[in-house]
Amino acid sequence: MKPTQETLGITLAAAARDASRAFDAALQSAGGSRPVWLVLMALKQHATANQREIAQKVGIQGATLTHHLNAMESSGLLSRRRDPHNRRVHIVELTEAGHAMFLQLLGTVTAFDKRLRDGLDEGDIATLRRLLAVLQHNVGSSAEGTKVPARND
Amino acid sequence: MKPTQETLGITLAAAARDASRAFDAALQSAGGSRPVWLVLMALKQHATANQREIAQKVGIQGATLTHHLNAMESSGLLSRRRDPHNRRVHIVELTEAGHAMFLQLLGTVTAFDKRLRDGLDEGDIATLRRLLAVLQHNVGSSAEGTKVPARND
DNA sequence: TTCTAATCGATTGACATCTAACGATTCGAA
DNA sequence: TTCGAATCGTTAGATGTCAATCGATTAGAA
Repeated sequence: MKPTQETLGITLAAAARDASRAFDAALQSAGGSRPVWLVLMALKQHATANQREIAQKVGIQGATLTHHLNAMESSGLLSRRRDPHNRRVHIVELTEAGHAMFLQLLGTVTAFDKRLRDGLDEGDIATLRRLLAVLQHNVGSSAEGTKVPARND
Repeated sequence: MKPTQETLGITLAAAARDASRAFDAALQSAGGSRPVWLVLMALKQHATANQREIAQKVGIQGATLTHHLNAMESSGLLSRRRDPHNRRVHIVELTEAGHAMFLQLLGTVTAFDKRLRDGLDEGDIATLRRLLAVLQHNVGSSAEGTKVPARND
C-alpha cells in the first residue's frame, strides 16, 4: 500500500459521503429525505410488505425502520395493519399521499442521478457497478437482498 | 434510467455502507473506531494541527470533531493546548499512546484494505478511484481537501 | 484607538443508525 | 396438548453526524 494513497475503504467512504450529502440536500429541498425515498421505493417495488422485508430491502435494522415508519405513518404517507394470518406481522402499504410523494421525489432523484453520471458513459457506469459489487462481495455482502452484518462487541 | 436498475447514488451508498460497516467492525475488534482512525491518520500526516484543519481533513464538521477529540483526549490518545500566537486556536498533538494506537490499528486497516482489494488488479483500483473522483466532482466536491457542502433548509 | 466582522472551538438539539432487551405471537418438537 | 425456541416489531440507550448559536479572541478598516 503506497503511503501517499488513501486506502480503498476510506476513498469509497469519502465519495459516498459526499454523494450522499448532496443527495440528502436535493431530497430535502424536494420535501423528502433519503430514508423516506428508500422506503417509498421499496413499497413501490412490492406494494405490500412486512417490516422485516422493507428493512432488509432498504438495508437497515428493524429498529431504525420502525422510527421511519412511525414518522411516515404520522405524515400520512403509509399505513400499517396487522396481518390476520399472523398477528406478529405488520402489512405496510402506501397511501395516496405516499404515491404522490414518490412521484414528487422521482424527478429529483432522476435529476440527481443524471448529475452524478455526468461525464460517464454506459461502459463507465457498468464498470463502476461491477467494481462496487466486487467490494461488497469482498466484505461479505451482495448487492441485492443485503444482509446487515453484525457488529462485534 | 432503467426501471429495474438502481440509481447510481443508491448503489454507491449501499456499497459504501456495507464496506463501512465491515471496516467499523474490524476497527472495533482492534480496539478503535473509524473516527479514531481518521483523526489518528490526519495527525500522523501533520504532527500538529488545529481543529479546523483536522475537521477539514477528515471531512466532518467542527462540532463533530469536538466530540471525538474530547473522547480521544480523555483516553489519553492526544492533547490539546492553546496556540500562544492565537488563543482561539487549539493545537492538537498525538501522545505516545496515540502513536501506539495508530500502529495497533494500522495492521487492521492494511488487512481490511487487502480484503477489499481481493480480485481487483491495479488497473481496476485506478479505474475505481478515477470513477469515484468523477462522482465527487459531479456533486461539487473534490477528493482532496473536501469542503463539506451546506445542507439547505 | 475604536469597533465591526471574522474566526475558533464548544454547546445544544435534531436526525439516522445500531445493539440489546422486551412483550406478543407463532411454530414445531416432544 | 405443552412448552421452548423463533419471529415480529418496539423501546431505550449509545454513537456519529449536522446546523444554529454562542462566548472568546483576533484582524483590519476607519
